[in-house]
Amino acid sequence: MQESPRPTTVFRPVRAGNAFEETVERLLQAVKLGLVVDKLPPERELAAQLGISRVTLREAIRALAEAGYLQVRRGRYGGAFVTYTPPPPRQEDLRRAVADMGTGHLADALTFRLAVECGAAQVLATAEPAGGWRETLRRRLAEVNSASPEDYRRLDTAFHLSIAELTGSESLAAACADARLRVTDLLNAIPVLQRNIEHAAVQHEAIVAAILAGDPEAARRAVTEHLEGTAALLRGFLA
Amino acid sequence: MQESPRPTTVFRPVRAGNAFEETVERLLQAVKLGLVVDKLPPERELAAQLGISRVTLREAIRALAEAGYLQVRRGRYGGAFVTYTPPPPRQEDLRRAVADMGTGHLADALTFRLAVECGAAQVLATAEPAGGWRETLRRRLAEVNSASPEDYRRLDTAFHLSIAELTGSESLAAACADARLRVTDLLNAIPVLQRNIEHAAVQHEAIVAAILAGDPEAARRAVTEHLEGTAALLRGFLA
DNA sequence: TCCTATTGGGCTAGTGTCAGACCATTGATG
DNA sequence: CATCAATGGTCTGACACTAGCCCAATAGGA
Repeated sequence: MQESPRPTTVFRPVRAGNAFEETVERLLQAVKLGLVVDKLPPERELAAQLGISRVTLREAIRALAEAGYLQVRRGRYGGAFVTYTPPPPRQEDLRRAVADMGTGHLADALTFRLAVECGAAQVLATAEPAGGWRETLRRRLAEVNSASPEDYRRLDTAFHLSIAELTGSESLAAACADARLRVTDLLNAIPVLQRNIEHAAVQHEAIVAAILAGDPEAARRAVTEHLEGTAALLRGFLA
Repeated sequence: MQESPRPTTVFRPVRAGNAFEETVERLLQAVKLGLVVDKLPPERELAAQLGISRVTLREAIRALAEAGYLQVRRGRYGGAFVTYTPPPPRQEDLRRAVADMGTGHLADALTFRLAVECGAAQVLATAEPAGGWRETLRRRLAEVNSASPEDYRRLDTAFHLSIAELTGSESLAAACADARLRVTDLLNAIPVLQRNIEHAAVQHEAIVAAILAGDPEAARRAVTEHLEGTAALLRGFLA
């Protein structure tokens, strides 16, 4: 914090792991969040976008293929095809996921998510209506609301991320994607109940309404309520 | 965003640069934000905290020493001593800093900062009063208010970062530190006027009052107002 | 049926990074 | 004045990562 007790924030680790590990993490993010549904971009192109060498990317892809997330096919119209489907929710998975991340990190993840998603909603609520983002937001909302059960998580994720992306701030979008990923395994482990979906739908409507109305206060409140609900649900399944 | 237009957020670069560059950036953060005032921790210890090898750390330190930010002394009680003092504000620097980062990144930085700092304030406003964070917050506020002109920026930074750190979320603290760093050069380039200090003091009081009152709405509003003021000040000097 | 564009598969040489050991310097202390 | 503990300075061998190149497979079209 200050001089004597060493500043922990600025002296935190520079890199989260080696390039291979970070790449695996990122691809897993894309796959698990449902941001890539058919196949990954060609290796050369993807490696360039990720700022890593093709060798490292290929190692990561191979790891994910062995883990069953991808299936690689050669030749023209080939590529790394997504074979992942979210596993059926089991309490067992939830406990294991929580144990894996540690309670401290769980609290960190939930807090971080609350902060950045509220921030994003607030920012978007005060944004100029230019660029057609209002239509995009409405469309995403409609998509979640009409989602089939197996697509629900994916479209819910897309909806939440859209709010951050539509602010136009890449950093903010990245932060939200990060925050979401950290709780994905947990969310996937709890069942998608019709009652919860309906409840969430109401809250999603409230969020969009507040943003479109240009009311940052209401947007903040709506997002907080929604995320607190999710967090409570999680805690409930853990208790 | 979805399938056809490639998802840009998840496929952003895995690493911001090589270990050397990232380390320089981090140390510069510590120095410029005034989080380290006397000297850096011993190389071995710091390298371990940053998760890099001593060789890489030493290269970064040497670069900063050559750039005039540090002075390295050998022997017992030696170390890398901070020799940096914020440069006197010049409009020239401001324009150059803005040109260096590009207008898109400037907007991104300001948006990101607004989002994460509002989020942090909101979170802290709803936190349990345990752990004595309320006293720390009050102390930081008092320190800014009684700061000498040359210490003002440093203590202002410390105050803002405290809000995030006191939430207990490391990720959130890191995000705020990051956001702050991205605008530091800009802030350092504009003069510290007595009128602005007084204005900021009132807003700081409002922020702390709202947080201590447990009112997330008011906290959000106060932080927004404060940061928008800063942003407007920046734009004013750029016009 | 063959060609060709597109894509994954694999190799090599060069550079970045690491862990650990050992050396050099310095200021306090007995 | 000698010693010693803490600190920066340097070296080495190993591994990670990169850029660039060429090969192999595949599906569509001439």
